[in-house]
Amino acid sequence: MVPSKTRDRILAAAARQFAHTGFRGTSLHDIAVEVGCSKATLLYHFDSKEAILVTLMEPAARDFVELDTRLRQLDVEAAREAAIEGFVDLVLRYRQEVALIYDTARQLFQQAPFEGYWPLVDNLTHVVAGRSTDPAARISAEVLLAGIAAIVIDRDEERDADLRPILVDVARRALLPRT
Amino acid sequence: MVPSKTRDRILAAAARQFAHTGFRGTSLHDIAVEVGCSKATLLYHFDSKEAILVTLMEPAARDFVELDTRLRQLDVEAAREAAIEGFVDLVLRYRQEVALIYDTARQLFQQAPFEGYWPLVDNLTHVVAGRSTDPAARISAEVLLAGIAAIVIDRDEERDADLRPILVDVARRALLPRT
DNA sequence: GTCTATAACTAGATAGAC
DNA sequence: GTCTATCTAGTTATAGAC
Repeated sequence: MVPSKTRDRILAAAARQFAHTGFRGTSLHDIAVEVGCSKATLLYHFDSKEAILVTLMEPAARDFVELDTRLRQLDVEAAREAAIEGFVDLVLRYRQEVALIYDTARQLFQQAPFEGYWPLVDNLTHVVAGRSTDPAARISAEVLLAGIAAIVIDRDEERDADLRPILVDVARRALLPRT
Repeated sequence: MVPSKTRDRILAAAARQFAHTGFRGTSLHDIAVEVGCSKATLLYHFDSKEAILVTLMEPAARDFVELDTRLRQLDVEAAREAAIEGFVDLVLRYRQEVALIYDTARQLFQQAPFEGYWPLVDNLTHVVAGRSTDPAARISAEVLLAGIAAIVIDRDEERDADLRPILVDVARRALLPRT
């Protein structure tokens, strides 16, 4: 762990490119070009491409462990509040690292032959936000749509009939004005 | 567009593997092995790897366009209701196709050297669900966390101070029992 | 610490026999 | 329609000079 200027520039370039293009989609060549060195230099500072990934994830991982430790010492409602705010703070602080985990959607969908579908995604989000011009309504709609899509994939063994009412419900609760 | 048994089996294998391992993470070799044919046979039925992707996305794309057309003819509240239910139905019907777009999280995070963090993710979700045993509470929490993470990445130009209160708010609205 | 050169491998795609 | 063999280009990683 000897501090090194080149080492830090490698980490910064890798974090940016992994977040933007994904781990698999980024080559050592790409990183070397941004840093302005050779691929061999990358592999002098790090044992492998994966070692770069692990190193740049370390600070985020440390903070995540710390949040987890804190939550385990609180009771139900205090923990829920701390978890909501702690999670939001965490993903805001480590955007690139989180992007590395949740990438792809933009990658694949924003380029040929699928770029033509963005207006439809945009309109769907607009409609779910109640065609409101309030940024908060728009962002809430984005959160719900992205979250629903992510969870349907994650729970790929779950029956549609079980998931459907729960998903429709959480969207309604989050989006509709309280009565 | 000549119907072909081999062609259909290629599409099914590709859909399954693209959803599971991602487009970049799946090779023509992998698909050929599952189908039980050679790479050359894949490329007899489709012009390229990308052509396979485009073809298997077609039905989902058609239904998405249809939903969009329907939404444009409804007024604000009817459209919002139709959008919520229509989107849920769409992602449930085309899980593999949606997984192809929203992959990665599992891929990277569920294997070395990061598999050790799943208990933390699990606990965070459990806490956000108010430590409830109700599946609906759990799923709602998953939707919110995944959605928040996705949107923070998407809106990478937005200032933290602008996003934070909106994200905390939508999570609270969706998760806390109504008063 | 950084480089050039290259090894060792894998990818998508093509040629041509059957 | 399917195959084997091959091409070309890109990948991570290593060797050894400076």
